[in-house]
Amino acid sequence: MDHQEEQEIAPSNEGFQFRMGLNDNKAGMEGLDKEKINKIIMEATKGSKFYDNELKKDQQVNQRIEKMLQQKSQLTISQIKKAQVQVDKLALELERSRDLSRVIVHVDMDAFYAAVEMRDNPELKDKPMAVGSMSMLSTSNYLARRFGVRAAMPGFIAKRLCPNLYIVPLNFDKYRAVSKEVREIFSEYDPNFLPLSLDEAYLDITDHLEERLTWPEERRRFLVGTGNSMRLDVENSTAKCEPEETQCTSPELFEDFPTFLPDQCHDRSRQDTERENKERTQENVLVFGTSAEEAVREMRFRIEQKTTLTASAGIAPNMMLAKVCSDKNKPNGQYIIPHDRQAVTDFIKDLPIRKVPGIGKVTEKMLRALGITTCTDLYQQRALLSLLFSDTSWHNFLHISLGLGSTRIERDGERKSMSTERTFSEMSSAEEQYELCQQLCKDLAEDLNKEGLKGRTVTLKLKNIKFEVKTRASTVSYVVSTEDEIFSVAKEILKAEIDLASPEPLRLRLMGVRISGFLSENEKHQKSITSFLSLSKATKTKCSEMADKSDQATQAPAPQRESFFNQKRAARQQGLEQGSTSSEQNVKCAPIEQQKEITEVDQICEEPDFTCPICMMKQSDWDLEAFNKHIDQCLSKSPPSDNLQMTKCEDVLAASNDKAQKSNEGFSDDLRKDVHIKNLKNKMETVPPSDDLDDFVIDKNTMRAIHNQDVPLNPCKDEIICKNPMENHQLESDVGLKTTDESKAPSAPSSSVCHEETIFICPVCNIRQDTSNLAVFNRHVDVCLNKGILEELQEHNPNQDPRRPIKTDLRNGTTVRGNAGNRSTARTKRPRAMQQNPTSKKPKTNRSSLTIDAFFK
DNA sequence: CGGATCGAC
DNA sequence: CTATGTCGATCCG
Repeated sequence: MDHQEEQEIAPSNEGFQFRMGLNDNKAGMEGLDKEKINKIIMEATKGSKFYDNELKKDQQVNQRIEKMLQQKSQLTISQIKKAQVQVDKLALELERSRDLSRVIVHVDMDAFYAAVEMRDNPELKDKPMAVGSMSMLSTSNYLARRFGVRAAMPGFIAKRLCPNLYIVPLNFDKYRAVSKEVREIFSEYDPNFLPLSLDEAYLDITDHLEERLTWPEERRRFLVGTGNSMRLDVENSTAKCEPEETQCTSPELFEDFPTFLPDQCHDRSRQDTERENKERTQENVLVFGTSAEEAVREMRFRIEQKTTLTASAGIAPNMMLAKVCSDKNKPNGQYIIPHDRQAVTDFIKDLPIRKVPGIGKVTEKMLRALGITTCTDLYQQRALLSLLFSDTSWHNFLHISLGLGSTRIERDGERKSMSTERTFSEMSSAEEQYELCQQLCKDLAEDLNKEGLKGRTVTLKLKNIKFEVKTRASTVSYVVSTEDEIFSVAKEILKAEIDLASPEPLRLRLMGVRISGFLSENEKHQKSITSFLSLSKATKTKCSEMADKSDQATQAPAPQRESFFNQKRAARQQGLEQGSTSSEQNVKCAPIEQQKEITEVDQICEEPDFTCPICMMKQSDWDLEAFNKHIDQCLSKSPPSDNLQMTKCEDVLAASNDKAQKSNEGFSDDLRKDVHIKNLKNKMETVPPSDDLDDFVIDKNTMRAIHNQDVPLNPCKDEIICKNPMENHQLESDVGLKTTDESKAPSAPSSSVCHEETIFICPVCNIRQDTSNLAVFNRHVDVCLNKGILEELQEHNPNQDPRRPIKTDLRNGTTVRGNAGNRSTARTKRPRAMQQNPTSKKPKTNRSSLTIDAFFK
């Protein structure tokens, strides 16, 4: 996939693994065979620092594998048997809630950047070419791929493989423009489509298909060959498009791969439907059917007509499968998995795990060490995997092996970090390094500003000339966003690193600055909601309690509820006996909230207080900014005090440096006498690589575009929530509160704030329990669980209606489809979370079944 | 929290 | 000579 994969050093010294893509299927074509390619690459690579580092990384992976195998060897049969029961229990649950009702499409432009460049420069059409630079390629055309020239390969190596290779520099504006055109088409099939990058998107066309059934044929009829394929609506059915041009304006991207024209429209067809379809074409009119395949074919046709570029697509009941499918008939093809359980399992059966998104080079290798290469293997070893991997990992594996994935397309939540980094030729002068650091901070500040973000954690990333990467972070008690603010933190980290290395200089090839720990708008929003709830609830509540609640609910400014950091900070504040008993941190500790919208809780608890927690000085004329600056200075000047340890940058650094010294000796111990000072700009190519088959680049603007999609964020977007008290059950067990005495049963924590009724659905028998008493319910679950794991497994009928509704959406009382199979859907949500924040955004990915699993354990 | 690592594009 | 950049997630300490 990525470069690393291709250059992976095999454990047994067999040299680079190499994926050939389409190289090997065209006998007699120009190109190189696998062995030659590998040989050339090896020659170009061996002995380089990069190669050494790859070897090292590879060995680390091997060690991990060894450790894992040793762990495996110590497992007993009974352990595995037990695990088997538990895993199958979950599998059963997942199977039961499999949702086949959605039609998800993954669309992927073929060799996007290269295709665009070829389109715009016909001279390139029949030549091997790549987009990128001498140091890094983003993508290559299919001709170049025959020579082993792939995305994420340095240009100079590509040149060795293919001396005639044309390398075209990136032209993002162009790609963006084309991307926009394509997205316009996407939006007609799913206005909520999810762009992944400039050339790739997920669509849920379920609704479109339903509507499409009612469409008259005219709406599915298209003219071939107008530069802009137009729908043959009544008014323009007499459209004056020149038949001449219709001669496939498609680029000859793939000589032997036909473009989408009536006469050659056989999709190299692994699927018959591809073939039959085009009898409907008469002259230069195409009519598409109403099926999913036809709709997608139509979409691809329109893309090609509009942009002269081809796309590939996958159609399946969930995102994971759709993505795998889109790769199957690439380029310029499509593949469908019908919404049929059997079809899914057939497809999954021999699927190599590496094809699955989320399974990368390392995971593949680890699993291979266990003899797992296909999804069938993955399923068979599920018990073992549950014992060797983390919960999240093996849950993921289980989903994959069952062919499950997200059935709902969601936009990502808010961004969690932002960064910028730069690669350059060796730099060892501290002065230059500070300068660069400042520049990075400046760039980052600009980006932050564009999105109005401010964060509390600054991370410095350094890569030395041996390719060793080191990151050092520092979290401060206030938010930073300007160049100066970021730099003041970053430079301290850099200083520490330079001091640590001295008298040797740092010999860097890359530096990056990242900021995270954002305090963002949504959060403010959440805050006001929760404070509203709290207030409406109990004005009599003591301030401190409310502050606590508010803190939990907003998850901010300190994301971890009970984190070490928070505790320290709370302690510190108490020690400072500032103002009231409130430990509300938002005001005291992070007065940084520059927005006026201080929450109501805040306001009630205390007024903004600009007393410096370090020197205790107070200035009436301080504004927030001045105040923050002051604290910053204070922190970097004042001697450490017990109370302040955790916020002191130096201390943090000292601690991390200790670690660094032990674990990272190699980083800076290289002794050099001569110091090269080079031009920073030298080789500061910023050429993101791309997938071997797909272009991958996401520039920052795109990322932002994705995050700021025009589509409004629906605060409740995927809350298919089962307010299932099983969660409570789980929580109690965790903290040992479980009680058999009903009277002692803790009332649901949500009772105070959440206005919704709690419905108890047993996770085992799936039957709603007619009680509102948690303890009663818990007893039922226990009984249910004990009486029948095996029994239930036997009863399990895999052919049951997968659409059987099993969850109840409590908020509106409607029944929703079971969705446990949806990896990113919170199938069970802690009531606490609900109560905290009814509109809270669900974490981007699935913690989904964590509780269930813990439950079963 | 901090740091390293993985995976994706 | 010459091997990316950005982001999210997770794991471990």
